[in-house]
Amino acid sequence: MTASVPTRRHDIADDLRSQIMTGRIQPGERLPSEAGLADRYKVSTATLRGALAVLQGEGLVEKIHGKGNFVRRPLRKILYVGGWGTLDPWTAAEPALSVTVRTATVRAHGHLTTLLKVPTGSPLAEFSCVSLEGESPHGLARIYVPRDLAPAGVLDDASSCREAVTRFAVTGPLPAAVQETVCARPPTPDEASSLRIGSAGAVLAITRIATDSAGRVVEAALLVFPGDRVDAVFTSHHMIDERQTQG
Amino acid sequence: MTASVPTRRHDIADDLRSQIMTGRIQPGERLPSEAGLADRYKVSTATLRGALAVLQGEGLVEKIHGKGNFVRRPLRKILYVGGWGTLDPWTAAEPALSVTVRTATVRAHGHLTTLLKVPTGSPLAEFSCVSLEGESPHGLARIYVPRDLAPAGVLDDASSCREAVTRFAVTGPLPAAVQETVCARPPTPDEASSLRIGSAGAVLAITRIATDSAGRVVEAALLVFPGDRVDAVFTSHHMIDERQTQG
DNA sequence: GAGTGGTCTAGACCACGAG
DNA sequence: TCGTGGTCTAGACCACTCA
Repeated sequence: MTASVPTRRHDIADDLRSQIMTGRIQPGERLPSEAGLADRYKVSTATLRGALAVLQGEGLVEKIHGKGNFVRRPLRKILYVGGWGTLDPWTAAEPALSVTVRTATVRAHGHLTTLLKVPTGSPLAEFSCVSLEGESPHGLARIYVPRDLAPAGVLDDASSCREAVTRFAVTGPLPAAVQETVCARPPTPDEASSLRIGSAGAVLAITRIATDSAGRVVEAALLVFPGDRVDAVFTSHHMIDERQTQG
Repeated sequence: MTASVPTRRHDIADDLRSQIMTGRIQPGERLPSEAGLADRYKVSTATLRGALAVLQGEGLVEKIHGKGNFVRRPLRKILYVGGWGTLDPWTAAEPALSVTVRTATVRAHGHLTTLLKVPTGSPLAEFSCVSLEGESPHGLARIYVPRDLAPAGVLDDASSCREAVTRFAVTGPLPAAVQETVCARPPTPDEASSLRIGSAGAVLAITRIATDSAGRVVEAALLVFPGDRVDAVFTSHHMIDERQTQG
């Protein structure tokens, strides 16, 4: 029931995967050329490329045009912790993390007006952020804050938000509620190149809406992570009394 | 910057996409056969299949082996609501939903022992579930419950769990806490065929662990949804007092 | 059995990267 | 220039669906 028909490309993918997993091919190492592998496995190049596509989707192999196929360094899974909206403490404390943040003021339009519940044209502070761990990017963020809800000083002095943004945490004052909508989808071409993943593979996209106790939206964040590097974890505690609401 | 080199398959994908978007090809309708399209566009079948793979990744086209390529009906986004672990009320109440549940008793092994915090070999009730909306599948679930924590009657009379499982809700008594870990990844070959999505595209996979007030794991669920049909939403409310925990 | 998609072959030619 | 991956061709054969 669980077993599928084994195909040649999956056989080859399995073989290469085990060689990678057991360390017979080291992280960072280049695989033999596609032509060479096709020859070794006695398949056409198209089939062999199918096998590599499987491994690429799993995040085990990175293809670089003109150079070769490389075993990716073992990816420490990064955790995005829901609720507070932050990366896990280990990752957030990582010294090798670097972030580039671009700050701008934009006018609300389209989807943003819905997310932030503001009229079209409202001024918003926008933070665009790429997070890198050494060479490899592991997250994109676009964070929007209504200007009239944030002390101007905070936004103008972007450094005070920088720390929060670095961790992908909610900016500004503590919100009363955070709603996070998660979806899995293929990356846009932009995202694929920014995150250096193939157009195969998937991204974990999180839309985060933070509201204060008055119900005003104090922040909207659009976060994009490579699916093979980041998990998101959400924990909820139930009061026993809440059981009544089930009826 | 944003534009890529146009390839033949993208040209064709763009053309077909516009025909779908403008309604010239209706939802549910079958596209001409791949051979026919390849002939019309003057490309090889492999190239044409590349074009269809793009559209399939976008969720516009559904391939059915032996029947053809079909334009998908505009997909009502389904919501998985975190915390309680359930589909949204609208979807859950949908009469067109049908579910097949298979019940079995298995012994804990490998990953399951970690998830459920039980020793290897412990008896578990397993519910395997495929959820369909009309013809198209929109969810897979494998739910495990330790047999010694559940009244035998409940499990033997599977119908009492059926309603919960249909909504992907947590089975059995109300747990004290639910932890849901979300990841985006390519489907396994099994999942791709069960959900009728290509091996391209992405799935939203949720691992849900429910624990009771004593910290015992009362349920582990492995849920898989097609990325283009399901979003997961998580809402957290913060007591202002919790601010202290930020330190 | 006819028609469909799924896998695969054995090439060709192009685009990129490095010497 | 050479070796690499990227795209594409024009087929072959198999597996599935349906009449």
